[in-house]
Amino acid sequence: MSGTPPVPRGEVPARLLAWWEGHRRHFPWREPGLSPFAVLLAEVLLKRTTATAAARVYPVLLARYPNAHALASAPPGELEVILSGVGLQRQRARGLKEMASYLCANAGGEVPRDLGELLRVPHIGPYTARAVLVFAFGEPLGLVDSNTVRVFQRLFGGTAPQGRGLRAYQGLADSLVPPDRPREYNWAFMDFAALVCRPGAPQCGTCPLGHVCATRTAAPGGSPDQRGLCGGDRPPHGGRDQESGYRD
DNA sequence: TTCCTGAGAC
DNA sequence: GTCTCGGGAA
Repeated sequence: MSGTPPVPRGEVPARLLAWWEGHRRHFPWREPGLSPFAVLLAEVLLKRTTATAAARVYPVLLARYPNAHALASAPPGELEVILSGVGLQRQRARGLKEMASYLCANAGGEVPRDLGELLRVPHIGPYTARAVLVFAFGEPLGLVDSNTVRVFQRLFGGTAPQGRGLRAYQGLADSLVPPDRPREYNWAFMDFAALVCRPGAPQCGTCPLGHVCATRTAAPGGSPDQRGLCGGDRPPHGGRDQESGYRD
């Protein structure tokens, strides 16, 4: 009896990527060869917005505003019309213009490849800045949002970071990213969180991480019974913080 | 009803 | 720290 068996984290990225080969979702902003600005445009558009809704307007947006200069000089009201129906029209239209104007005035209209610089751009926060670094420049960073936290808590159980904010999970998220495939891994993680390890009714029966999931293996008897064990809203039960090897 | 690739204002 | 933006989909 060696206490609680540690979750073999090393297997997680490989299993996720293998699963993703047959389950990946396709979106316009995942096409190869997009400019950093095109990536930034997608990330800002996707904030608090469903991917299917964003996919409806993204091609129109990108075709009309292929760079920061075009977006910054968009006629008043034009952006709102394009964004109507997606939600958050007013704030997002204003935010996109302010962002583009800042880039034109302070960065020559280019998207900075630097976390600190990106965080100075209006309406770019910790998530969007890292997403741009990952998807536009291939930096090996992990993306942390509420979905990341949910998956980590289910997957690692009591050995997951115990902090309250999203920042507590950044180090673990970064440590899981395969240095040679940051884009594919982060897309795989997002698709996994959206399709399998969902907020409600997680698909534990077909989960590619079932054998390494703390929530599932917490089942008595070790047999993966088909009750919705992962469906619990709370983490398995507090297992001492234990540091969990989390480093920044 | 909750949730969606969050971030700014307070 | 909390509140707000927002329409659409499950």
